[in-house]
Amino acid sequence: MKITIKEIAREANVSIATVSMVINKKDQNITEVTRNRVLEVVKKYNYLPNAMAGSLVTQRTHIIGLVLPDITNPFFPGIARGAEDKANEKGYSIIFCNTDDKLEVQEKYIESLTKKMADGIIIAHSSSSEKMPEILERCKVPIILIDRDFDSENICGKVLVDNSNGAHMAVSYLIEQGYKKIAYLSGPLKTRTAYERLEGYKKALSDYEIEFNDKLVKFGEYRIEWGRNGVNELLEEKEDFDVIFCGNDLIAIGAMKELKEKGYHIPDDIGVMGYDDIYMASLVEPSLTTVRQPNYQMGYRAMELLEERLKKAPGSDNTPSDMKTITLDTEIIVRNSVKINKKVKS
Amino acid sequence: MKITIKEIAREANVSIATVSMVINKKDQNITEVTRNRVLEVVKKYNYLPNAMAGSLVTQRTHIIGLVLPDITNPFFPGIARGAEDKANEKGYSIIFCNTDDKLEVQEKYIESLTKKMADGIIIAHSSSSEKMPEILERCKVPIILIDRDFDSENICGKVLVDNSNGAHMAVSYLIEQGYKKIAYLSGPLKTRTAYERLEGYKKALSDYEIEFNDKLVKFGEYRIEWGRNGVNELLEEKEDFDVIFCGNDLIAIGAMKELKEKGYHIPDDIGVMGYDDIYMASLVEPSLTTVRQPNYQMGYRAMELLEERLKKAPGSDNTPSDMKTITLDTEIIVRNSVKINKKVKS
DNA sequence: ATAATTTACTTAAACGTTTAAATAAAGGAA
DNA sequence: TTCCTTTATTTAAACGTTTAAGTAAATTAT
Repeated sequence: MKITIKEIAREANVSIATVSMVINKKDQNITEVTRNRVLEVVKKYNYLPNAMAGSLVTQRTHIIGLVLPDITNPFFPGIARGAEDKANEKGYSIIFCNTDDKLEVQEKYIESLTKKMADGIIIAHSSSSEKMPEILERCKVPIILIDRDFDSENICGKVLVDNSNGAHMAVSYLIEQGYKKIAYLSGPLKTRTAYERLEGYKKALSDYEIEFNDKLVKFGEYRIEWGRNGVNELLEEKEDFDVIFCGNDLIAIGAMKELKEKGYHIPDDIGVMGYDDIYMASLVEPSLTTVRQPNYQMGYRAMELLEERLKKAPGSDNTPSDMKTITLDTEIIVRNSVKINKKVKS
Repeated sequence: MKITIKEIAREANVSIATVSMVINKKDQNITEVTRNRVLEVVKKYNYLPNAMAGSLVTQRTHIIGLVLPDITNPFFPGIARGAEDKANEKGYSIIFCNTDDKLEVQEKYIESLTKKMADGIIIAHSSSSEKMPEILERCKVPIILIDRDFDSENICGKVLVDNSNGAHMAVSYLIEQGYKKIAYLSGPLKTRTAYERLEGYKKALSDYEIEFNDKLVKFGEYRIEWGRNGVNELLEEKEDFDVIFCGNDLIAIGAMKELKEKGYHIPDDIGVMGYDDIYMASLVEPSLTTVRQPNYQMGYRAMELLEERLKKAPGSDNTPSDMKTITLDTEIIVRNSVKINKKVKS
C-alpha cells in the first residue's frame, strides 16, 4: 500500500500538520518526544513525502527546464553537467530538452515545461526569429539565456561569452604569431555567435591594419562537413591564405581533415585555429589550437543566477534589477595546429 | 493573474468538469457549441492546465528519471538523446541525473525522483555493490536497466548489449586479419561490462587455439589516461604483442597517443582496436577500428520498454511477464587503426 | 489570583486538477 | 401519456501536501 502523510500521522498519533512540520524542519515548536515519535514512524515506513502534492500548495516544483539544441553536439554536455551540478547542490532537478534548433520543437518544450510548472528555464535558444518574443512571452516563468543572446521581457538573466572579444583575441594571436592572410570559416551568419565572431575577426584585422578580404570568409553550418567543404570553397578562390580561423572546433576538425587529405601539412603549410575547445580538440592530430569557451561554467553560473532569482516569491514579476548578465571570458588554448612565432622562421 | 481551470469555466459558463473533459478530449458527450465556447476561452487566455494538479489525481507525472554516470563522457549523450526522443514522442519528460558512479549520489537521485513521483526510471547503475538491491527495492517505480546488468525485484526491463559477444567478434576479427599476440587493456573488472568483455576475449582466443597470456591483460579505468598508462604497463612486461584490444574507445585513444609518442606506427607496428564507437573514434588518426555499441538505440529502446510498461495502471506491481530484456547487437566498424589482411603481408 | 503570553499542538482551507456519481432534459418505445 | 434511455452537464469527492488560524494547556507577568 502506498503510504502517505496521513498514515504517518495516524500511526504516530499526531495531526498531519505536525508530521509536515517535523519533516520540513519547521519544528521549533515541536517537543523532542513528538518529533522523535514522528521520525521513527517515518523511518519505519521509509516514508518520502509526495513532492507534487507539496508543490501544489507551495507553487514550487524545484524543477528546472534545460533547453538545448542537441546534447549529442559535444559543445553541450559540459553546459548540461554544469547546470545539473549546481541544480543538484540547491535541491533542484533538471528536465532536459533537445530542440535540434527547431522553433516549433522549442515551443512545444516550453509549453510542456510550463504545464509541468517548472520553476524556471535555462535555454540556449534557437534563432532570433520573429516568433521568439511571443514564445518567451507566453512562458511565465523566469528564463535564463545561455550562449545565445536575445532580448525579451521575462528574461531575468543571461550567461554569455564575449564572442566578439574571443574572436578578436584569436585573430590577434594569429597575427602576432606572424600570420598575415587569415581565412575565416564561419558558422551560419543568422546566429548571433557567428555574427559576433565575425565582428571580432574584422576588428582584429583592422587593429593590425590588415585589409579585410571577403573572398577569405565563407559561411556554413557549425559542423565537420562544412569544415571540409569550406576548405574547398576557399581553395577555389585561388586567393592565398596561411591560416584558417574557424567558427568552431567541429569546423576546424573538418578543415584539418580536408587539408590533410589534400596533402597540406598543418601547421607548416596552413595553420588551423578552432573555437570552443571541445573534448576532441586535444585529441585530433595535430592537436587543435583554439579558443576555450567555459561551458561547464556557463551551465553552472546560469543555474546559479536562476536559483538566486527563485528566492523571490513564486509568480512574482521580474523587476529590472533582477536582470543580470554574466559575460564569461574566453581563453586561448595553444596547441599544435598553429605555428608559434611563425614570423621568426619565415 | 494566474489563470486556472476555474476561471475558464466561469468565463465559458460551464462547470470545471466540462472544461476538463474538453481539454482532455473526453468530450464524446459535449455539444459542438459548448466545446467551442470552452476552446475559445482557453485560447483567449492561453490557458495551459497545471500538469501537477492533474498528476495528483491521475497518479501519473509523465516524468521519467534518467540516471547516468556522466553526460560528459562521450558514451552517454547518445543514450540520453535516444531516450529523450522516444520520451518526447510519447509525451514524457526526462529528468537527468549524473551520478559519477557514486553510490550515495545515485541513492540521493533515486530518492529525489521518488519524491517527485517520476513514473519510471532508466538507469545505467553504478557498480554491483551489496547496497544496490536495497536502493532499488526502496524505489517503488518501474526501473529499466541500460548497459549494465543487475538483478533485482522491481526491475521491469533491461536493454543490454552482448559485451561478451562484442569482444568475441572483435578479437575474432583481429585474429582473422592475421594478428596472433593480442594484448587487452580492460576497464575495471568490477564492472560487468569489463568482466563480460574479458570473457569474450578469452573465448575468442580459445576458439582459435591461442593461449591466454595474463601478462598481456591489464586492468584500469575507462579513461584516456589509463590507455596511456596501460601501454606502458604492457611494454614493461617485455612480452611481444602485435595489437591491443581496448576496453573502450577512450582507452584506445589514450593507447594510440602513447604508442605514437613512443615512436610506434599504427597500425604497421602495432594495431589498436577500440570499443563503443564514440563520435571521436572516426576523427583520431589513424581513425579507430572499433566495435559499435548502438547507444542511441539503447536509450530509445529503453524508453520504449518503459512506456510499454507504463500502460499498466499506476502503482501496479511488476508481473514476471513484464520483465523484458533486449539485447542489442554490436557491429565491427572497420577503420584504419588495425591492418586488414595483415597475414597476407607478413 | 487573574490576565497575558508562550508553547505545543490541531483544524481546516487551499493548491488545481480528474472522475465517478448524480441530475436534468430530451428523445424513443410502450 | 408514461416509462425508459440516452445525451449533456454538474456536483462533489479525491489526490497529498502546506500553512494560516485556532485552541487548550502551561508558563510568566501583574
